[in-house]
Amino acid sequence: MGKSIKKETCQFKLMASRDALEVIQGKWRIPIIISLTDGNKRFGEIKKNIATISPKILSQELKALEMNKIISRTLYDSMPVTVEYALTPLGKSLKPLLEEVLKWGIYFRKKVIEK
Amino acid sequence: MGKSIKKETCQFKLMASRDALEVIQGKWRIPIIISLTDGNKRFGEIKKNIATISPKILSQELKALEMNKIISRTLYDSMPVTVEYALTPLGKSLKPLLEEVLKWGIYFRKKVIEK
DNA sequence: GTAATTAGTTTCCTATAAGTAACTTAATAA
DNA sequence: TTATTAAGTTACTTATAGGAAACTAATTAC
Repeated sequence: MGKSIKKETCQFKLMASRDALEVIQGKWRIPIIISLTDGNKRFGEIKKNIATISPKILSQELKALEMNKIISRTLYDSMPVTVEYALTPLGKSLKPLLEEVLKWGIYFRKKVIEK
Repeated sequence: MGKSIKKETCQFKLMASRDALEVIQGKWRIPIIISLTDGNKRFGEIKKNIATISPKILSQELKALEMNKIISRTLYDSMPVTVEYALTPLGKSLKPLLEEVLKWGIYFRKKVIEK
């Protein structure tokens, strides 16, 4: 097989995982996605939900997620403009990953408190 | 129930996920853990495996992972000292999460190429 | 004209992450 | 004596992330 990369190799795993990490990495992306898993939300609602995020960062991260087709942005021309963010099918496909993050977070905290 | 946080709430999910993210976040931690999932390794072996990581960063990230009890460090007093890194049980408990990262990375790449 | 609301943007600044290159320590072999 | 190997460390620098505060645009109500 020469230098071809098989699915089982450590190198293959490292490369594929890096592809995922580039999209979901950073302090805010997973929290934003989790917030939208809870239901479609407007800019202000996400901001209120995550509380410590600044509008600048929220705006910037929403753009990045939109570019990667993880979320969609819909503008409604209501009286003050309203914008709704929602997970795309690709964004929804992150659900099992998010659930593992959540599960491990709970497990880790339990283990840390045990000591 | 007042202000208590139930396991189902979005706020609870955000907090527990943040606990997990603090431990595994950054450019290098998940790659290092994946490398060790492949088997115990010495400093130089991890470095060779990940290739683009510098010894400074590798040393620093290994220390952080050790402090969080994700990996263990064993020193052997062989002729040039040898150090073996291994996943702890807590580190091994990350396996389902890592598998989801890998799976999603493969899926994402497939979707990106499709277009 | 003034205030309120939504969804941001802009400027400026600090903090953290990451990278490069050279160096260190200890032991042993040529 | 000099080189080699393993596992780092040190000093310096650059890049990226993140944060605070004030501002903007459009619309409507008072």
